[in-house]
Amino acid sequence: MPELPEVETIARGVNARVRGDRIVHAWFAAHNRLFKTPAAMQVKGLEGRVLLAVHRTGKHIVCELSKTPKGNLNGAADLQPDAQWIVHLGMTGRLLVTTPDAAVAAHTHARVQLESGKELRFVDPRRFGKLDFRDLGSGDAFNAAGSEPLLIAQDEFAALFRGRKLAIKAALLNQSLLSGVGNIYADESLFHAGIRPRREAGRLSRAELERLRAALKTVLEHAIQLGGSSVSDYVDAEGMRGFFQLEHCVYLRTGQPCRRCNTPIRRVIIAGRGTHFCPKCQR
DNA sequence: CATTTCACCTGGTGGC
DNA sequence: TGCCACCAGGTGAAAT
Repeated sequence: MPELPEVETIARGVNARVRGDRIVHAWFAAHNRLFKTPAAMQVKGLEGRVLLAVHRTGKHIVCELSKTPKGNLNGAADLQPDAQWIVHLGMTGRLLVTTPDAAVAAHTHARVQLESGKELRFVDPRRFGKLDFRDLGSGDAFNAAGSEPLLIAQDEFAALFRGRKLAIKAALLNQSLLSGVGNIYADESLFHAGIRPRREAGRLSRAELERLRAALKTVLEHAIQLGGSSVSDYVDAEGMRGFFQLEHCVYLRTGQPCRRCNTPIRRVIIAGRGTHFCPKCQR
């Protein structure tokens, strides 16, 4: 489910609620595929540490942790993290901040209890999500492979696609080029840039690449403002749905009239993913 | 190497 | 009501 705008929304919500709080207890379900780091090691690493900050990198939620001091939020702002807890939500993952007595949803795979009484819960029916723990004393900090689409400069953006024979839609989904773009925002940004998703990435003109980067940035920023897209089950850290699905021009609108020209939206498969476009507006 | 396909999961929907 | 095929915000391993 969650792409850059949804993950950003969740990370901001979690950060606002748990920053400065201390983890007193962590529990994980026994689904081995969820853990890049074994569950027992994550429990050991999380318990006792303070959540300094929670932020997004690509589609990952990164919780910065510190072993040391007690309380004092002002002090926490100056602290260097000594560990990270990294959450990837896969297709259906949720990261929720709840009260301890809130009913435990089906497919809850992690419960992290905080000193304040709040709980961080990871819920993921399809179990495509991933949980990772990094001790920064003995390993490297998390780093996304691809560039941030909101920050990348135009010349660097253009260079990502140079010489590539694959479809631009497939290239946008490749997380080692850009991190954070998924199926919704790839389709929506190609629509706003007026580019057919099957176009060969390396053959886009300079003007098209400029339109594409601008469209991607505008669409992602607008989606963040509206709290992300709730197509079926996405909700933020407080369980609230987003509103950007109301702005979708092509995604999941197969057969419906294009908002700009009324031509029916078409659906094809590219890179194994449903791909939606307007055959008239996109060339 | 670059690129494509498929398996990994559960749940919802629509047709018969 | 059931059964089945197909679809879904992702990604890595295996195949080409």
